[in-house]
Amino acid sequence: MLSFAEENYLKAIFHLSDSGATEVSTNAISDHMSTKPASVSDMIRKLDEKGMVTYKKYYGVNISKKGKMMALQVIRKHRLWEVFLVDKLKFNWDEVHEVAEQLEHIRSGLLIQRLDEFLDYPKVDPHGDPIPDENGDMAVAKKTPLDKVEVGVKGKIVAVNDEGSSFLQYLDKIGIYLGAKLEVTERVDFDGSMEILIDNKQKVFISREVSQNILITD
Amino acid sequence: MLSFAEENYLKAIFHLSDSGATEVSTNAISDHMSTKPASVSDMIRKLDEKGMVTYKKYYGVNISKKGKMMALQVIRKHRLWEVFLVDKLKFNWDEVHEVAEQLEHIRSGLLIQRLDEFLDYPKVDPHGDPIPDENGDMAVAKKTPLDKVEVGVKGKIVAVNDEGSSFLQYLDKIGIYLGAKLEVTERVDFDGSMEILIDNKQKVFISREVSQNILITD
DNA sequence: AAATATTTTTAGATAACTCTAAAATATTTT
DNA sequence: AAAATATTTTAGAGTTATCTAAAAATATTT
Repeated sequence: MLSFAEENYLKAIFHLSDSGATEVSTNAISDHMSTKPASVSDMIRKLDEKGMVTYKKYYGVNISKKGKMMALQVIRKHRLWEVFLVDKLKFNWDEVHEVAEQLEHIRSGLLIQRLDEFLDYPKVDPHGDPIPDENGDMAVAKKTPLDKVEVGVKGKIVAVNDEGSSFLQYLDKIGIYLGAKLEVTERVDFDGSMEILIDNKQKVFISREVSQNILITD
Repeated sequence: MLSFAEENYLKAIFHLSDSGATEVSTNAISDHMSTKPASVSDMIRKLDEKGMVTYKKYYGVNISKKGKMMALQVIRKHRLWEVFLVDKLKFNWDEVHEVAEQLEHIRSGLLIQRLDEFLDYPKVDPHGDPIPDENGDMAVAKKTPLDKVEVGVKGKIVAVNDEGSSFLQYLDKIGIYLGAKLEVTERVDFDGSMEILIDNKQKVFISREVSQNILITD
């Protein structure tokens, strides 16, 4: 059985391999988790011994099939709890992350099965991210980071890279929410900032840091 | 902030002081928690430093006001989650404990406030135990001598009048203990004796002398 | 290719929680 | 009251997860 810490490392490695190369570096993990590289080295040696990753010194880690499945189970729990918090307990979408980080480690097969049923088998969480099923399968929607699209492109916000509640609060404040329709009306090439029109009503100006973390579909 | 382990010790100490003397012994705690007495000594020294208990070496611990409040908050969470599991997720009453033991440690004021609201402010958990409010207050169930109740009444043994050890030894021998669930299955009016079912398992006959000294709550 | 910089690992420490074994203290029995 | 027994604490050690500082390996620059 995996400890909370091991589950968190595995989740981080999974996310990092998902959005980049298959090899994940020690520093990338330590950045993502706010731990020191030395701690990461220790942990990935242990995860390798448990067959969750394959680790070659100085070359980084690859998540194994087994490790991926474990990570997906944790992600499944995280996202189902987020749905519960928003749909049933009326949390705002920017208030759920911290609590879901705790709830995702509760161990009970029956609990998560019944929760899924209680929530009527949701397919996406409140940020628009897909919820893996018991086998780790999930609908993969093609999501484009907003900073990659041209002027004139129209789309719908389907997800945000979860950057913590201050980011989500900022989005909320400027009128950006999940499912909002948008159009890119201006783009400043040299700094990547852009102006977007939300729901054909409201224009907002956002930096590249923000647009990189907003994902749309066309 | 208290660790999970500290919360669990405090809960145990609270329960033990509730159902007995104010002084709680090291061995009683280690029994209740399935840890070794040596570990208990360590932990209660720490809880004393944090002002959660007062501890005198070789004499046992007394829970402080602060410690009692902390314990009651954990108990509140535990019992609210039990209600959630039974009422919303259709768990059986005997399946909830282990999961609630995990859920009770989730830290979020908002979560527990909203959960309480979602469950419509329940006053008791699925085992009939009262749920403390945010201030630690809970309805103290009235204690009824067993000889005063009718056939069919179900309850929980919360106390005994006669503290003599031979009486307690007798109760122990016939399978009666503090916290046992019971149901009165038969009553002989002329001599006041009765048959009771303990924990839905075991039937015992007791005289009026005995039933007068057993206190239950419904 | 050598020098420099960066990344990663190792070594040694610390903190929390647990254990076993031995010592100290309290209780019970004779 | 002394001896025997039981309880509790202390001492020392192991595990997990973290850290800092130093060493080793890899990557980059000149």
